[in-house]
Amino acid sequence: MRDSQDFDVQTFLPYLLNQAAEASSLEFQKVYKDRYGMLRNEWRVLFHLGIYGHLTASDIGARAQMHKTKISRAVQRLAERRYLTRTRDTDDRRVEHLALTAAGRKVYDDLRQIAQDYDEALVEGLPAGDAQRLRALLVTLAKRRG
Amino acid sequence: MRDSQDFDVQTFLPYLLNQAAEASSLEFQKVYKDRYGMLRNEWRVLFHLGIYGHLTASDIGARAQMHKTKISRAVQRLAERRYLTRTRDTDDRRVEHLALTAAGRKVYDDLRQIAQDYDEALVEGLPAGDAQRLRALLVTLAKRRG
DNA sequence: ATGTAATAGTTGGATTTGTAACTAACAAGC
DNA sequence: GCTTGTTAGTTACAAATCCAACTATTACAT
Repeated sequence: MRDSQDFDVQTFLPYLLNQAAEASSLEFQKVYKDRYGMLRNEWRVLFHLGIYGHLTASDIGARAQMHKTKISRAVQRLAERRYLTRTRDTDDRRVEHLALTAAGRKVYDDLRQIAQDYDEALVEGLPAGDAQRLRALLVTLAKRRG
Repeated sequence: MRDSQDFDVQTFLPYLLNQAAEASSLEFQKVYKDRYGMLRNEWRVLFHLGIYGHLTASDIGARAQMHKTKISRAVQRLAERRYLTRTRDTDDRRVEHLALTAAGRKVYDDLRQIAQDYDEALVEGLPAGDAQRLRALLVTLAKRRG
């Protein structure tokens, strides 16, 4: 057995990633929560629609790696607030096309601006030039199917 | 307003960190969950005790950035399984000293071994030499109080 | 010593999430 | 046409989490 002294939970990647993710999410979470009463899954859906235009729930699930129940509930709440519209596909009536309303787009624009600024602020806290490398590594880790 | 084309949620650090954290936690979660019926907060407490010896709930909270209610409940469940003992401090009777039992240490040793192997496997999936840089960046991000 | 504040940890209730089962619609083979 | 399987999305119930209030104990000031 390897020497247990080699191991510190503080350097264990899944742990460290969670700590970093949680800490770096707090400030942004505060905005979408306090300002719009939104949950994490809701801003994710909102952003996907804001960026990619109209999508189905399945599209979002594939892109965001979100389970369909999360999406279903997020979509429900966003629809209640009139941030998005749901339109049945005429060819395949199981499918629903989602799109932001004007109100939804306003919220998205506001939050996107804040996210952009916040991302910049996070990057500024890192050694110069490391951000792109970091993003590439995170993408690699996120892709891993475990 | 900045060009909205500059922004993609897939590169937004809090989002990317969450994706990486979630993906990289899955495999390890499967082990502590399936093999020992443990929850995330429970292995965290277990590991802190395994690594740092006996601690109080507050110590763990400070080190792991965990809220005291999470710790309280994790400690309860670990105590029920006889993985740890709780001992009242004689000087300050609010304080409880936590320590692993022999059974708890066995579980910890098993999981620690798996965590070590898994961490190595994760690192092997990254470009050579990038792991230490990544850990340093994650520590920086985790320290950020936001 | 006594009132006030701080700290360690627990508990209760509402909110959120996870898991599995479900409905509805389409597809493909026979 | 029918059966079987697949896919889109929803719902129900259990489990986990969050937040605020709570008990118990200690600390500190007057």
